[in-house]
Amino acid sequence: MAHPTMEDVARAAGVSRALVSLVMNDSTNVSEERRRRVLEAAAQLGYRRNAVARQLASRRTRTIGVLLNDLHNPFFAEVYDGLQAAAHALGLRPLLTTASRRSEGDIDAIEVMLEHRVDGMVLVSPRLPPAKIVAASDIVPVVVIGSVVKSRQVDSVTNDEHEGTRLVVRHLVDLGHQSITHIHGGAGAGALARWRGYEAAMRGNHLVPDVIPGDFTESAGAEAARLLLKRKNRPTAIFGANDMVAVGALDVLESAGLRVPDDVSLVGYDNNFLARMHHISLTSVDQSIDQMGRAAIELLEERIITRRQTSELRLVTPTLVARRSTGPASVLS
Amino acid sequence: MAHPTMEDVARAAGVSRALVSLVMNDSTNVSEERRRRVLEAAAQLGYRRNAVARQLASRRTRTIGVLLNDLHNPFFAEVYDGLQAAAHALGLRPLLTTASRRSEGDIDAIEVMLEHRVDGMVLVSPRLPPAKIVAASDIVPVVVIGSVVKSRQVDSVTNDEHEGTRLVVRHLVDLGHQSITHIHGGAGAGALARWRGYEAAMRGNHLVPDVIPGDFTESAGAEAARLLLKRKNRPTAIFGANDMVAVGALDVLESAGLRVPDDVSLVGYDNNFLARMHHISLTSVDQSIDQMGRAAIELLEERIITRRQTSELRLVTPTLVARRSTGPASVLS
DNA sequence: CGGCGTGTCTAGAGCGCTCCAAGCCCCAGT
DNA sequence: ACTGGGGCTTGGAGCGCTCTAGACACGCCG
Repeated sequence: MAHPTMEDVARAAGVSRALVSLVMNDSTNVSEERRRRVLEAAAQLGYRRNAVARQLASRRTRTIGVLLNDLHNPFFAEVYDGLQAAAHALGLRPLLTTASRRSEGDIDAIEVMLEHRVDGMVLVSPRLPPAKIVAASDIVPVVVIGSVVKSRQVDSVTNDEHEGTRLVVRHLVDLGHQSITHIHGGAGAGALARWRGYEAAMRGNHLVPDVIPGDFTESAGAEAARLLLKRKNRPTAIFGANDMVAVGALDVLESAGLRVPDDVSLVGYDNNFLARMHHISLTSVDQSIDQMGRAAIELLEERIITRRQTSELRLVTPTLVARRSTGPASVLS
Repeated sequence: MAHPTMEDVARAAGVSRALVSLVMNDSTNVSEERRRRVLEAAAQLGYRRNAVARQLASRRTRTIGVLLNDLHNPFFAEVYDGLQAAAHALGLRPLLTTASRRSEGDIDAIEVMLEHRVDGMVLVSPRLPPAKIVAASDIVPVVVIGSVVKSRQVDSVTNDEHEGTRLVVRHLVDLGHQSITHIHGGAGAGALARWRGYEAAMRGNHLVPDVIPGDFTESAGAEAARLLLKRKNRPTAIFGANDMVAVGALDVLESAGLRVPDDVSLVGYDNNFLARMHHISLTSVDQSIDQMGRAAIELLEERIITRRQTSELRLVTPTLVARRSTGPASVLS
């Protein structure tokens, strides 16, 4: 038999289908004797629960839709790890959907999740109009990681970007840097907050902000570095919107014969495993990413259970990890 | 209404539920007039198909279970990309499951997929006893990526490791290297084949193989490099079982003051984005990973449709990408 | 004028499970 | 002896859809 059903197990064990269901769900109100008989019959037949039927009948899928938009970015893999672990502990299963580059992809992905009747969704750095997110949250609890959506229906988990950028600027200033250029993260989630944080921190130190547009990719970082190289007055330090950007910049800077950190200091953000590699050894901001995943699941579960109607924002406090890509400001660059 | 059903749409449009189903599935046998009415009613009510119910009723899930065991390894992300794209084109959806470190995790993961009644499964570098894989293939078509399972029920997609390792050794020999050490990949998929290929290629060049145990991680590479540093006779070239291993080794070698490739040449395998980074610039073997994902889905779809009973092996031909981590052999090391 | 496609549409029987409501049995309480 | 609970078990009504048969109208053919 391709897939024996509860009916088959019930027949083999000489009990009713309902009893088999009780056994499969570890109900306490089943006599030891029957439980044994049912389990034996099930093992014998090679019975395996049908998750699809269970979901339909119980009107719950115990599934959390997770939207990631780029698996290649180690950031997402780490978030997923945290999510996965936390979800598993609660008996929930993540349903991963990855969007294609286009922003439309994200919308499709949300639609797919809703068709699968997920019990909740976690959107990681979504590139979506907030209205779409709020619309989704009418249907099912939604938690956003990496950016903040202003709606009482949507919870958010973010890194405390203000604090993170403050740490970066402080670190550089302490090393004697005065001209610090920020490579912006474009539409990437958190990019705006990092930019603002950077500006605030610079002004707080009576320094003039200098920003180059970009996005969260290595190539954007490389591009930005090329721009900087053309300038007559180069900054003594560069702060990339994330590690990918910083690494991209690093590449170009070194190719051009500049030494890091002797000629220019470089800071990233995320402290992903690239930054940690000895070869790159990038000073970066650690966001405790898996904590973010964990927090997201907690918020979700809470909403699923309590139907809370006010939004909550969890700020995860970052720390600066100083490595070999930063050093004292060079006298002239 | 939380989730309107076809019944609701049918009532609103004044037609039968069956007709709504036909419209939703783009049947051609529906008059324009009715189709319009149904679609309008659906839009009006905010109807959204229930994937769970569809799956149950149609006895197909159009879902492919994908088992990855480590999202952090960029290799898996790339495989997933290929899979995802190919699956999407065929109207299939990948259902990602990631196993925990323990090999048990992989078994659980297969069980979960089967409970979800996936139409097929793709196991990427599974760390599972072949018997388990064959058992799963009794139930649903299975394709394995990265290793070969000997069973007429299981198809495999692998990189042509023999060719890949041959290319590596050839490249190094051409550069004048005679002592080339291989850091083994342990239980990692393909590791064995790479080791064998390496041995064969070395002997083919009348050289003596030298192998250090390890696994597919950065830390294993670092460990192996530390071992090598302690030796009196160091090799002039090191060939890591994959890029992670090579990068781990690179780290340690450079920390120890050795220059790559001046003092020692280094080769990886996978050509993942680490290898491509300017900073690392690792000579590596490109496996056209996304092609592997694509091939896996093709094989799966074919089996699902034709119920083919013989196994097929797709070999993806690798190419060597020479970068700055390899150079002429140093006179003495 | 009856028969027969043809193109549309519908009724109804599942898919495999969950979740009541209700039944049965047995023992304690009066 | 009768009643009243538990504890255990069962029947049956869904969950929201698909899919097979067949109904129905319409026009065409011989």
